[in-house]
Amino acid sequence: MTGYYGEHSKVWVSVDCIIFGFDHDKLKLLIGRRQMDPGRGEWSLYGGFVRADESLEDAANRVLYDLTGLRRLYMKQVGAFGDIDRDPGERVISVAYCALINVEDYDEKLMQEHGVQWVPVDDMPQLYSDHNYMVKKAITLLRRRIKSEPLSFNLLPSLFTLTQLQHVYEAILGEEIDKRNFRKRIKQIDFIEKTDLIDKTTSKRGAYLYRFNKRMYQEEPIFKL
Amino acid sequence: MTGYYGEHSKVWVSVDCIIFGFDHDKLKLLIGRRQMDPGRGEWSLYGGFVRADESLEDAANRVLYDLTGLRRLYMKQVGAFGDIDRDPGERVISVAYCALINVEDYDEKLMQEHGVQWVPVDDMPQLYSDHNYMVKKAITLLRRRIKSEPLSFNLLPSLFTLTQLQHVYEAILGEEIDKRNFRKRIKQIDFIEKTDLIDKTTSKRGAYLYRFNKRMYQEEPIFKL
DNA sequence: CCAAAAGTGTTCCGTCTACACCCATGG
DNA sequence: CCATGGGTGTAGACGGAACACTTTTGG
Repeated sequence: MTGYYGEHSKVWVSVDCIIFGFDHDKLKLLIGRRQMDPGRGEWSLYGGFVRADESLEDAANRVLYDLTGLRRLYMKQVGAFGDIDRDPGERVISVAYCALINVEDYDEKLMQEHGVQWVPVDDMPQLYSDHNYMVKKAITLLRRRIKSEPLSFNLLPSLFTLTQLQHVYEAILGEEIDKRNFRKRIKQIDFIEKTDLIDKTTSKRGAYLYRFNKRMYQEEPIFKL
Repeated sequence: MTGYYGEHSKVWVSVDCIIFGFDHDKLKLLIGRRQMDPGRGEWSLYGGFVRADESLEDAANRVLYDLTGLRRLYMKQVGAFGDIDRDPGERVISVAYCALINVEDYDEKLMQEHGVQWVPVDDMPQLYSDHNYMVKKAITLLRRRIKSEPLSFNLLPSLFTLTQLQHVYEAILGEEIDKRNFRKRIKQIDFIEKTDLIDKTTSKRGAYLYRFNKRMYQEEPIFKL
C-alpha cells in the first residue's frame, strides 16, 4: 500500500442497525445478545464491521439482509458515533442506521437463529456500549420525520386499516390522536387509497383496508400530516 | 496490539468542516484550495484526520480551532460519508460537521494564512470529492433547524438589529419574509432582548440593537419561528 | 341483545398572511 | 428637503383542536 495518507492512523468502523417494528400497537426494537467479546451476552443492536470494498450504506444493507433476509428496507443514517471509549474493547467508530420493517415480513426462524427479539421501545433494557443513546437519537429522528415523510407504511403490511395506521402514529409520537381529525387528514391524501377489501380480524363489523400508492406519492412527493 | 477485532480491516476516518458565515446579507461558506495530494489545488472544505486519542467531536473542534482560532463554536454533525471511491486517493470515510460563525470574529490574517475564503453558498464552485453534497445536506439541515432552534444568533455579532436578523433568516431559507410579521413574532420571544443601544452604521435614523439572552433561553428552551 | 370496534361533521379559536404608511436623520 | 432604511397595526383566511353519537355484527 503506497498510500497518500500513510502516516495517519486508521480505525475500525462498524455499522449498527436500529431496527424498528410495529406490533400489538407498540413500537418495538430488534435486539439480541451480543455473541462476541467484549461485552458477550449483553443486549445489543445488530451490527458489523465495514469492509474495504463496501460503502457505509452497503455495509448496513448487508448486515440488515444477513439478519432479516429482507432487501430494500427503508433505511436512514442516524449518525456517526466516535467517542474514544465507546467500545470497551478497541477504538471503534460506529455509524448507526435506522431501519423500519413490517414484523410480519420477518421470519420467526431467522429471528431465533440469530438470537434476536422484539422489545417495546418504552421498556428497553440497558444495551451494550452507547447503543441506548443511538436508539434515542433514532427515535427523535423518527418523530421529526414521520410528520413530513410517509414512513409509517414501512411498519405496516401493504394493506392496513386506518386504525392500525393511527396506532403507528400514536406509538411513534407517544401521544393519542383524535380519530376524527386523523381520518379527516388521511382522506385528503390521495396516495393513501381505500380498497374495497375488509379486514375482520380486529372487529366484528370489519374495517376497510387501505394501501399506500408509492408511485402516486413519488409523482408528487408532498406529505404533511 | 492484541485486539478483539484484528481480522477486520481498518479505514481512515476524517472530519470535514462546513463553516457558514453571514456577510453582506448572504450566507457564505468557508473554503480553500486543497494543499495536499490527491486533488491538490481543488476547492475544498477544511478537514483533517481523526486521531487515535480524540473523539469525532474533538477532531472537528481541533480542525475548527486550527483554522479559526475560535472555540466553542456552534457545531452539529451532518453525517458520515462513506462511498468507496469518494476520495480519489484512498478509501476514507469522512464525518462532516456544520459550524456557524460570526464572520467578524474571524481574523482576516488567519484566513489568509490558511488560504481560505468566504464564498456565497448560492455561487459555489465545484468542490473536492463529495464536498458539494455534504454542503447541500448541511444547508437542508440548517433550513429545518432554524425554525425550531435559535441558530441564527451564531451568525451575528452579539448585538444586532432586527433587520440583520431577518436577513439571516432570508439568506438561509432562501425566501423573503414580511417585515411586520417577522417583527411581530420576534417581539413575542422574550429571550431576544431589546437594548437601548442604537446602530447607525446602516441607516441615518439608526436601528435598535438586540441581544440573544442565552441564559433565559436555556431556562425554557422553546423556540418556534 | 350487547359488547366492541368502525365510521362520521361541525363549531370555535388561534395563528398566519397580506398589506401601506409615517418616522427620523444625515448629507 | 429628500433619500434611505426603521418602525408600526388590522382584517380576513385558513388550519388545527375539541367534541359524541350511530353503525355493524359475531358470539
